[in-house]
Amino acid sequence: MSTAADRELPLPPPAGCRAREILEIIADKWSLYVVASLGDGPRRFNELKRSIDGISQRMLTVTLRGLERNGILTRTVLNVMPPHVSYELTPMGSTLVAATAPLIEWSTRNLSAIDAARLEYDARGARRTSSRR
Amino acid sequence: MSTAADRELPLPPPAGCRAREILEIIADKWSLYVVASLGDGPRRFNELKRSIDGISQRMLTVTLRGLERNGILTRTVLNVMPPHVSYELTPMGSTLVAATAPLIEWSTRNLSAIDAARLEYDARGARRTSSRR
DNA sequence: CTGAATCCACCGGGATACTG
DNA sequence: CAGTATCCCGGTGGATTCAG
Repeated sequence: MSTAADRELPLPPPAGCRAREILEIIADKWSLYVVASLGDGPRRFNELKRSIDGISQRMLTVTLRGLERNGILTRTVLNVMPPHVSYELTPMGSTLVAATAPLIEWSTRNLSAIDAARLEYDARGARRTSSRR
Repeated sequence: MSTAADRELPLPPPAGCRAREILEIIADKWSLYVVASLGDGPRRFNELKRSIDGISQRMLTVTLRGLERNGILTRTVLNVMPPHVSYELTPMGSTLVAATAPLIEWSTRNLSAIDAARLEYDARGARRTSSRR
């Protein structure tokens, strides 16, 4: 029966639980690029598309809609011919960019270390892990 | 037709944009939880499983392997019966936790604003965007 | 120019069962 | 206790086409 499992944790999803939910705002494949690109200033649809290598029209649209819905950016339609649409970070969007900065910096600073770790891990065939007795 | 010949584009992103690649380390569904949980200290497999609500054995294993491969944590096997396996953050893993802190804080600070933005967006049926002429 | 719509391939990830 | 092995479903996202 209850061996030593009295360590029940009644709050597995801690206060930071919704942090995941928020992470999902930028954890998809393209949001980070879009947000980063808008960090330089307002952009139009095709400007964004050109600035983000490999993104499809569909995914750019989907990504922009999601970010707009979450209040990260605004969409402004210029009623002219041909139509222009300008995307711009909201104040909250700007603070998000700032909040991601440490992570970006961490990544650039640890790129080589991560590559090395991967090489080593793959080299040893994942067979060998440190063991003690 | 002849789709077999078009084997290309492993990763076309620009030079400095490996940030995405790094984000993928924690952008999956569970890594953040695992890393956060280990931030409190070393944990064993089932301890982690219990502390992370809803995670399956499979996904915990997969997530741990990925983080280990990337040098974020170490896996230590205690050769005893029954077997014990301890997971612990590497120094690099600890710095990662620190780098994610601003994002976590941002999320908690903007939760309500995001909810409000979503409600408003959904309320207006996404029909109305600001337009100028 | 800026999208919406459709079709579809891929794989992340859940449930379950088995192993050392 | 700490995994591995299968099966399988749904979401993500690419390519393409149509529309305002």
